[in-house]
Amino acid sequence: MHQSSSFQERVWLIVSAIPCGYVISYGEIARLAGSPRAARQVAKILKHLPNGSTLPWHRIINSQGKISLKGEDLVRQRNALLAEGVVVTTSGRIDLKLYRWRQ
DNA sequence: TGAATGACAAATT
DNA sequence: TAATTTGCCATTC
Repeated sequence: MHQSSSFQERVWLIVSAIPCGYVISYGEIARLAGSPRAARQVAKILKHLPNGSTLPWHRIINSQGKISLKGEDLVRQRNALLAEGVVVTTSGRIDLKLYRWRQ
């Protein structure tokens, strides 16, 4: 699973494995996908998920424990997380000590 | 080929 | 805490 698949495919696979009620950072996904410093690329991939995708994109936040989206998009991601039991402040803050996913 | 692009990260102030 | 700065890199054009 590393020369045989594209970076994008590896990211999709990893994201699909994040359990309900937990979050993980862009950088961590990049690391698991084999490119430790491609966090920004992970963000771009999540932004362009194919229509109808069931990937839990809302479980990915930044290394500061905050939602990176703004405006209406931030509200959507926050609501999706709240629905899973993850406590998120109005500004998008999440307690990584409680909700960070560890393999 | 090469420059531009991001839902970033880490360090600094 | 928030705002800046600098570094990064797989894609896209």
